[in-house]
Amino acid sequence: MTRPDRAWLARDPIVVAPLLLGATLAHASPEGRVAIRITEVEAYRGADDPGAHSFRGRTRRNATMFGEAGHLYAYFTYGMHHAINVVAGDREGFGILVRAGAVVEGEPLARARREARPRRSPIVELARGPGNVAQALGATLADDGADLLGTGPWTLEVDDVARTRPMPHRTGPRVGVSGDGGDGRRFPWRFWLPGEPSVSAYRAAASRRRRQAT
DNA sequence: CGGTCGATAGTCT
DNA sequence: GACTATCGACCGG
Repeated sequence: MTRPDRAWLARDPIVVAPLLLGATLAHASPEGRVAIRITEVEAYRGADDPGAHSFRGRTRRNATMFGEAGHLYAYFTYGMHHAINVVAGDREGFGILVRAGAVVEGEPLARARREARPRRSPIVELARGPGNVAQALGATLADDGADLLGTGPWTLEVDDVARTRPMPHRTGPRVGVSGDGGDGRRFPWRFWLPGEPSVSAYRAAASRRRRQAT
């Protein structure tokens, strides 16, 4: 495992995203260190991608996506969840959402973070789904903009073979994204490792009808 | 299984 | 004021 250089990340996310499968993403904090082996990602392509936060241009929230590759874009959504992207791409506004991972270090801390939040069912997978990935790693808005390739608390390491050849993986439509082509077409920009229990189940975007009732 | 729904607040029009 | 790159519970088959 070695840390990638910035140029390696500064390419089309459709190419880089599958190469991040199997990579190790880690965060060290005063509480301790947690690392995950990435098992599921999604590519987002800015102005070319109606499903991307950055599709309509730069705003306060998505500013990090318009900066240098190799930084962390962290955001807060649905009033309760954080999620993290690796800024990666040859153009502004491009990035890769980290949707799931297997906790390979700091499992007790990751579990403690999950248990700090009220729940009514046993925890099976600690980093299944983007909200849970952020929580396991302890990512918040304070981590937005953090450099993954520097000397700070965040590190990214890629397997030497996987640097050029992605691990055997599957491809499909992104979760919770409805925009895409607008013609019903869905971009197959979700990538995952088959047989991994941490990979989240596919869900279509929430329908609008639901909210109109009553 | 699959479909549906509530929680809950930041973001953007 | 509507929507959201979600999660987990619940309900029907």
